[in-house]
Formats: sequence, C-alpha cells, structure tokens
Amino acid sequence: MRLSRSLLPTLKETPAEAQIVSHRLMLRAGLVRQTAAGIYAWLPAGWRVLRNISEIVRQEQDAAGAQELLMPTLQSADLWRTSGRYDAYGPEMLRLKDRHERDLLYGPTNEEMITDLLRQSVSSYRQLPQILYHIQWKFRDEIRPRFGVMRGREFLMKDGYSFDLDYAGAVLSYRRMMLSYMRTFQRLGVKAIPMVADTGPIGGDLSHEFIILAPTGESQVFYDADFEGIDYSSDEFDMADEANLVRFYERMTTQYAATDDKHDETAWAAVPPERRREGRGIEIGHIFYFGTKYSDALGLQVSGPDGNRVSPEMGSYGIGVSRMVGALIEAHHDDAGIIWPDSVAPFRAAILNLKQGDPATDAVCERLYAAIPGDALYDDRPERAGAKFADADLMGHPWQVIVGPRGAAAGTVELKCRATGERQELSAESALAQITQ
RNA sequence: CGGAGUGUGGCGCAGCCUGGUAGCGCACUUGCUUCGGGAGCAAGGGGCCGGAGGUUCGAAUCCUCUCACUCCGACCA
Repeated sequence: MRLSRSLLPTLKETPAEAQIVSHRLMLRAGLVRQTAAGIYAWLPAGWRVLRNISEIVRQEQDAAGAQELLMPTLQSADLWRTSGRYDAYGPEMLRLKDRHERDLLYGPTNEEMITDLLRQSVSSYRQLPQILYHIQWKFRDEIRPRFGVMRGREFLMKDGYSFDLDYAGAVLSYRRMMLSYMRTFQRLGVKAIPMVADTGPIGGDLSHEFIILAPTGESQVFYDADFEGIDYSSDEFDMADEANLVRFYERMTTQYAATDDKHDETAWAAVPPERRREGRGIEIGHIFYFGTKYSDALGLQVSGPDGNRVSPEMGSYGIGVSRMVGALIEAHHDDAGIIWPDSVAPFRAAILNLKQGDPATDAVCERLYAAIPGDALYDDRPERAGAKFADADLMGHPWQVIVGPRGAAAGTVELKCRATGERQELSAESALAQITQ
C-alpha cells in the first residue's frame, strides 16, 4: 500500500479521551476511530490486524476440528425467553423492536441460537461430537466502556460451542479447545496462562480464563515458570492422541497460576522460589463446560446407541478478537509506538523513501515495493525523513527498509528491525530476503 | 446508576470568572529555500463556539433544559 494514497491518519498528539497506552497508540497509529462510547470504526490498518488475528484463530480452530459458520448479530427474543435468559441477562443486553413490534436483540453471545440450530439438524448420537464456532460482532451494553477496544460495547469475538454425547466427550472437547487456545496465543506472539475460573451454578472445575501477560495489564498474576517455554505446536501435544491431551491438560492445571483475587499464599509458597513468576495480565479468552443447561432448556436431544433420547453435553469457548488487538499492543510497545509480532502486523515491512523524486532512490523503492506484493507499506509521501521514521516506529512494522540517495548511489539500503532496533546496511536484495524469510 | 469533569476548525488547547470584531500550536493549501530522525520564511483556506430555549442593545462567555463524551466506583470477552 502506498502511504500517499492510504487512509492511514497518524497523529502526532494524543487525543484527550485515550488513557491507556494501547488506546493512545491505536488512535495515533490510525488503526481505529471512536464513533460512540465503546464503539469503534476500524480503519484500513486496524482492520488488517483484526483480519490477521481472526485468520490465526480460524486456522487453529479448524485444526482442532471445529467448523466455522456464521450466525447473525440480530436475534429473536423468543429463544432467549425459552432459555430464561431474556430476563436474566439484564440491561447489558441491547434490545430493540422491528417495525412489527417484535422483540429482537443484538446478540451478546450465541448459546441459544447454536443450540437451536443443532436441534433442527442433529438427531442421532452418530452426528456427535460437533464443535462449531463463528467470528462475529457482539454487543454488550457495558455499564462503563473504557480502555479503548479492550472494553468496548461492540466487539469482535470468536465464540465456539461443543456438543458431545456424554461428559467424557465434553471433557475431551474442552481439553482440545484449551490446547487450540494455547497454540493460537503462541502464534499471536503472546504468553498466555490458563487459570481456573469461577464456574457459577454449574460447578466443577471446567472453566478457565486465559490471561496474557502485559506489563500494563489490569490484574496481578502469579504463575509457575513452567508455563514459559512450552512449545504448544510440538508433536508432544498432538491433538489426535487422547493420551497426549490428558498429559497436556494435567500440565496446564497442576502448575500454580492465579490472579490476585484468587491468589493462595500457601500454594504459592509450595512453588520453588526460582520458578515463581509475577506479572500483570489481561483476560483474553474464557472456556467453560456447562453440561446440558442449554440442550435441556431448548429441547436439543439425540437418540443414543441404546435408543434412548439424550441431551448433549455442551461447552463454550470464547476469544476476544478485537480486545486482542489492544492486548497485543499492551504487551508489545515502547515509547516510540507499537511493536507488532510478525504474525499480526498490518504490514510486514515499511519502505521509507527518504528522497521522493530522486530517480535512483525512487527506483530502488519501487523495485522493493513490487517485490513484497500486498505486504509492504510504501511511505512515498513528500514528508521529510524525520516524520517518516517517527510514523514507521509508531505503526510498528516488524521491518523498516530505509532508502535514501546515499545508499541508492552505493547500491545499499538500511534495514531496521523494529523489535530489536538493530540496523544494518545491505543490498536491496539481501534486505528483501530477510523480510520475506 | 452514583460521584467528578469536558464539549471552541482534522488533533491538542486558550478565551468564559469580569458579555462587545473567535484566537494559538500542530495539520492543510500555494510559493521559495531546505531535505539521512517530526525544517525555515512568506502568503492563504477552514470554526457561526455540542443542541434548544431564555436574559440582554449585544452571548463562546450569564441562566434553564437537553445531548454527547471522558474519568472514579459496582459489572465484564
């Protein structure tokens, strides 16, 4: 993308409303603009990030055997009345009426709808298990939206739902999803820790929150260093192998990990001192098992092997996709701006043309730009070098290729790595090789 | 919802107390000079001051109502 022709409005000054660092940087880097309290428009660069995250989530869900579908944002109130949540959900649910005075709602989640869909199309245990997910906009009318996209009212969420014949199957789905989540977060370039969460009226221990570590996170977290350095993509955690899944789950749930409100000093003291880690964290995902709550309420039953009708055991699995953008920035930034992990960066590299109009410089830039199709941001604006450097740092591209007349004459460019700050002088071809590696 | 604030060109702000020609910095346009870490000079363009009502000869400024947004608290992917 040529910056001169892009809607990528960077700001030198921080808009007054932004308090936390990710919000400030998202506004300054031209990723989003607020349109109402807790509601954001995603500008081109921000949308690219959101798509990149969604795509990784999607690939990992698919790899775990989940199937993608897409349910609507608007739902009829009927199913929610049936499940009892129309009244229970309270004012956080946005309710509206259509022209015929029918009650609708903007979905805050989709348990009712997905259960109803399964009820219409599944009738035998042979059709189970099923895990279905979608990545769709949600609306929750938060009492107080804040922290930019981290606590918006309209937000993009991946929500998945599992249906199993029995409890053992549900546990298997749950574990599979947990592994899928750890792989997802690993690919997104963040350290994530699963922590036991409240299960509410369902009981049991099958509910986990996923906290990603960021120095500016909302809550203090305590965890065993054993969580660090695990490669979740290794064969050790092959999903097809149930024994592997069990071992994985054991490892995730036996090591100490807790947020400050659940911190247990006694258990903490049992962790060897050299393995104790403390940090700040942001909740980015939540998974839980809830048995037959919705299948019972909405009448989803299948015929079992013995001919009797059985209510499938369900679980649900959420990742805050739009929140992840803010959380990633909280985890990866410095004074100059964002430092994107490679996997989600809106542009893998920026090409900075330091002397627009200089034939040799322009030629090198154009050549580089053509060689990184669709993946580079070419700063071809008439701005001076300082502004280009500052904007490139702000926007956080993993690589910056700095092309000036001096280098162009000598046949070299400067390659800067945003994460390390390291710069090297090398040929355009070598720079290209590093970027596209 | 309770408490505290803020609304003035795209962004950041001053002006309001004590009514009298709407200002500053950045950004934008044009020209010249510059050009390797947010340039200089000159000349320009853009806002009826969130909205409605009121007081007044006269309202960004005073009064009433209203809308929006932000921050603190309870709630949350």
